[in-house]
Amino acid sequence: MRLSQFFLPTLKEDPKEAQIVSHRLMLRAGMIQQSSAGIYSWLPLGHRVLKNIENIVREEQNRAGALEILMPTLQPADLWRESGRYDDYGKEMLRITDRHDRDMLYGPTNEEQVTDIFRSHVKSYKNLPLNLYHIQWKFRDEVRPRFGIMRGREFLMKDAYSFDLDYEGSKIAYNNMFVAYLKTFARLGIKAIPLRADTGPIGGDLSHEFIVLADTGESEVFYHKDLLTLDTPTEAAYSPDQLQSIVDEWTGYYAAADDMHDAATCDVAAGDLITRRGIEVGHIFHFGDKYSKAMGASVAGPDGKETLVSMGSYGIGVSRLVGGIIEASHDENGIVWPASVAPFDVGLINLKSGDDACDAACEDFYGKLISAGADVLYDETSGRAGEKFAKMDLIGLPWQATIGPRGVKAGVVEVKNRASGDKQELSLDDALQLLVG
RNA sequence: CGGGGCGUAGCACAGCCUGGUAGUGCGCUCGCUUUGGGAGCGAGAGGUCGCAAGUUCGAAUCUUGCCGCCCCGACCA
Repeated sequence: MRLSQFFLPTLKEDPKEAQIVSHRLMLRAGMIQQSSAGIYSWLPLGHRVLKNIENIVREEQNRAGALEILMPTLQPADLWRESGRYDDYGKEMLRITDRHDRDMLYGPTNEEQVTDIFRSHVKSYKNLPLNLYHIQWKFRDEVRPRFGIMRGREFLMKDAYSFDLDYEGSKIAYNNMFVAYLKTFARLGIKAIPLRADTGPIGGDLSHEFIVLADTGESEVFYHKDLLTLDTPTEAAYSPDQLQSIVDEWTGYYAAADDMHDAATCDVAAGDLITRRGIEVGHIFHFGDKYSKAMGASVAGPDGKETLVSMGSYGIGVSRLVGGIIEASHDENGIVWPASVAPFDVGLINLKSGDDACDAACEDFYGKLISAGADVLYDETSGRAGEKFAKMDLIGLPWQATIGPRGVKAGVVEVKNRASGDKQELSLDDALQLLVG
């Protein structure tokens, strides 16, 4: 992509409404534009990152055996009356009336909707286990939206729902998602740690939230220092026993958010207990038959008897992750994207646009990068070197390749790693090898 | 929902107290000079001063009402 053909409205100064770093950087890098409180448009650069994250989440859900569906944003109120949550959910739920005076709502979550789908079609234990997920926009009318995209009212969430015949089955489903989350966050380039969590209004008896460590996190977290040294599971699939042992390993160390932490009962030695702030980016629940009972979701068991299915739900805040990753990965010059979610792989800078030799060398190198499969943002504009470098640093692409007249003469390109700041001058071939090899 | 703050050009702000032709910096356009880490000079474009009433000869400025946004707290993926 040539910068001159891209839409990248960057800002040199911080918009005053943005107080935290991810919000500031997202606005400055031209990733988003606010529409109203807690509601944003995603501009091309931000949209690329959002979709990259979404795709990684999707791939790991698919690999874990969950099946993707897509449920609507608008739901009929009657479903929520069945579960009893239409009245319970309160003002956070955006209620809408259609032209026929039917009560509708913009979905804050989809337990009712998915349970309705399940009960309409699944009648036998032979169709279990089943895990359905979708990646869809949600709306929760927060009293106080803040922190840009991280605490918006409208947000993109992956939510999966598991259905099993009994508790033992749903425990496996829960562990399966737990492990899938560990893999997902590792691929996103972030260290997310699981915490025992309060089950809140969704209810249930087994719940963990996954939080990204960042100084600006909303809640304080306490954990054993060895938790961060655990290896992320890598196998494509695990047996139920293996899943259980991985979960046991990751939950074997103390880890709790401030609402669950009790200094009096915490038995971790002071030197081993780390206190930091964290951003919740995922939350998994086992809630048994709460919804299957209220909504009559049952199947015939092996013995022919009707059995209420045991359910769990598993959320990942996709749009929140964009902000969360920035909070965890930035420096004084801008964003530092993990390669897996970066909007482009390489930023190519033409230091002297208009110079025939320099233009030719850049065009040639650009073409080679593209044919090698790299996603490149090529700054071929006539801007000044300093501004070009500053802009590239701001948008945080993993690699920057720079070609100027001197480099053309010497037959080299300067390659900079955004994260480490290391620069090296390489021959075109070596640079290609490094960038796309 | 309690408390606080702010709405003036794309962005950051001054002007308001003490009413009198709407400004500065950055960004944008054009020209020239520049060009290896946020350039210089010159010339331009761009604003019903959040909205509405009121006071006044005259309102960005004073009064009242409304709307919007941000921050702290309580609440939450």
